[in-house]
Amino acid sequence: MGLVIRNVLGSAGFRRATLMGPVTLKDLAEALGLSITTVSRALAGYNDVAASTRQRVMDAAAQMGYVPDVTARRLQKGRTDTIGFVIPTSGPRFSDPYFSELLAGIGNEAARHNYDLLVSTRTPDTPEEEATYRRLIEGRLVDGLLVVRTRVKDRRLAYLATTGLPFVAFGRSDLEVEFPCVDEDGFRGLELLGQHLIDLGHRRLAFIAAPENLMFGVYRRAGLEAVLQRHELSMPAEYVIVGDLTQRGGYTATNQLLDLSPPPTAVVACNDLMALGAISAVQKSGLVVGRDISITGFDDIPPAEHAHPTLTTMRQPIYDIGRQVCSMLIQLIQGEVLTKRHVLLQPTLIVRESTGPVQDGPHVRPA
Amino acid sequence: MGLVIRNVLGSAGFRRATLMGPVTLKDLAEALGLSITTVSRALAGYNDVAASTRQRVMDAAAQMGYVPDVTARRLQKGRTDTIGFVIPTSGPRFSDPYFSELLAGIGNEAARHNYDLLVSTRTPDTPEEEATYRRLIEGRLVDGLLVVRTRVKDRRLAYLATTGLPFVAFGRSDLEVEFPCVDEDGFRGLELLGQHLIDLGHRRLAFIAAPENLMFGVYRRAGLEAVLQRHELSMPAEYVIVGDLTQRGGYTATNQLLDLSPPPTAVVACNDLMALGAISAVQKSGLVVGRDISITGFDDIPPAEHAHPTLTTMRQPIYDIGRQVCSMLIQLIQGEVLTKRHVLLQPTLIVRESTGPVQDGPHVRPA
DNA sequence: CTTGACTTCCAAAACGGTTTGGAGTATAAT
DNA sequence: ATTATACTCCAAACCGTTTTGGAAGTCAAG
Repeated sequence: MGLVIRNVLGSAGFRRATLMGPVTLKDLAEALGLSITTVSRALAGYNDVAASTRQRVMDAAAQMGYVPDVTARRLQKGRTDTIGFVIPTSGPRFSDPYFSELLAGIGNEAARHNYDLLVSTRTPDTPEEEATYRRLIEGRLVDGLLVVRTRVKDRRLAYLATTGLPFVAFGRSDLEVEFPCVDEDGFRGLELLGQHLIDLGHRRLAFIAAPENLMFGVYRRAGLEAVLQRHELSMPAEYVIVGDLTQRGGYTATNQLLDLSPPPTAVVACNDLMALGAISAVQKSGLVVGRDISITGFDDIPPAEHAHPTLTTMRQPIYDIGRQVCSMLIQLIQGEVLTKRHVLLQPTLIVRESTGPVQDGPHVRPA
Repeated sequence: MGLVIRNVLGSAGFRRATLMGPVTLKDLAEALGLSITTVSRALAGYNDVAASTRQRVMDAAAQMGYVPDVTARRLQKGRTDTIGFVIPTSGPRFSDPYFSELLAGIGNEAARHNYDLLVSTRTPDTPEEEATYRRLIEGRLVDGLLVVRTRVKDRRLAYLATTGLPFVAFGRSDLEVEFPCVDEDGFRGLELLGQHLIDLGHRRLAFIAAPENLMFGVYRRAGLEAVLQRHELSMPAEYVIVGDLTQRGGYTATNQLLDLSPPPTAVVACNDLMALGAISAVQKSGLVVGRDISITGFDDIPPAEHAHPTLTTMRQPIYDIGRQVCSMLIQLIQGEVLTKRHVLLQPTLIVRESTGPVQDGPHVRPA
């Protein structure tokens, strides 16, 4: 980190960034007896400046510690080399590992292409969120936007579509707008999970759903219902509880489910966090997860494999999705044509300890 | 989100942001027959423009959808109204809930003051990390920086101190530089945890340390050793294992500890994530956490109270620390004098199920 | 000696705002 | 009628770059 404060004094006649403020092209030009144009072009590597001059310029720039002013460059170039990302989050106790990983994927990919990342955290569907999007776009703060966790009749997408600004979404939409997106096949994922449980003999499946305005929740629920129907099973209304995607939410929802009679033999949670909460609730009640009752999640966040018991879930490569979404956006921004505008990833079933054969079900028929 | 695409055509003679690009002050001025100066000053609310004119200008601005170009404004004003934040993260499987919460706190506070947040994710102590800091600062991309998870002989802090740019750190430093910071009293925290375990009769405490270059790890370890020494206890070298702060790291470290003879009766993990991993390891070995062996963490991240058993830990208001650190930085940027440049927060002991009286210890003496 | 082709450099015009320092006009005070 | 005082408005400079469209100078070919 350049701890050596090299050249505080500089060579005679050469100023460095100090109290006088940062060194500008003008300073360099004056020190060298050249024009601003030439200095600029020398540093940019144009071939209409003599090799010897270029060398002089580069030496002086290093000497004086010249670093171009990014803002000025942006104004002139008409682009910001910045990507916007508004994280949907409500309240203080926000801690979905899901977003940490997504952010890491996005951030690293952005850095790889020399893009900056402008991040905001906003509560979904609030005036503040809307204002943030408007500001990022209309204030020309970003060259493109990443939209995550798409919603039913998503106003963000509808708005973005009218602006013409490049954007890529993580998640599909029910709107009549076409846009590039990456999504996991949640329908298929819950078919697989449901089938897995049915194979284990489960017939009374309960579902802890996502808030109903989230697209991914719609797909996942539909997938579960499809596979149940295929086996001529169905979930009574009281077996379906809408959760808030947090661990606490899964915990309280599961408590409700356990109070039913008969209680379900398997609880399908819409995401891992709620599944982890469900595990706690079951254990608190004295039952053994994986034997007395089976639990499944979705996402395969890191805690899933360290839970006790470990969690059966669908793996979704969140980090890579972050990278991919970001990569697609940058391609769009740079005017390239995407080879695939709509990517649907297949999640894979990870069977662990939280699911097991049904114990007391009427139709025990091991897989 | 203004779904109504109002005025695509606009009123006669008024252009809106469309294919022609965004509306500028110049466009407004021409449409109104005024000078750019007057339009600018009208919108800025100066009192040297007639009320009627101001109204005309504001109407037209709304009509034509004028939004100022933030970049241009920044260049002129010489500030970016942006805060930088480099998140230390290594690799794909990064998911510390700690950072999600911190980010939420920072982001919300920044938004409250109309600051943008420029976020990068970089592996600590790498050339990339250094380059990122240099770029943010020397490229004048941010008005101030937030530094988190301070390190021993932290090069970031040493560098920042030479730049004169406002910054606030979450964590103290061993360097001879003074800077504003917020930190939790990790020393005191581990004294309390250690005392709690000693009170429960534990004598063989093991410690899963943080990487040795992290300042918070130094304080926490020293705190534990201090309380042990006060009771004329000590930890043999094999009872101290350096972990990587992840759940997996806590898991493997605990496996090593359990293989020792005699094994420890209590495992003190440097953070919650490792403590959760420790719980898994103990359970995997067939022992019961809280009875056969006690485990403690630090941070009180949300999963801590949903683990099974729930985790005894030190609570640290991470979200609020994020807010506070951000708030202090903004005060600094705006030239205000901080009432308190060094904030040391007292964490509180949260006793839950993962700790209990020692079973087979030689000196059983319940609290 | 011209002419054309290169090479090397630069003045000036963007980019889209804000700010400075008047200028012009009406109104009020002398 | 003259001077002072507001009140409105604006041209031009500025922020720090990049880019455009030459302008000199050199050199070899004709």
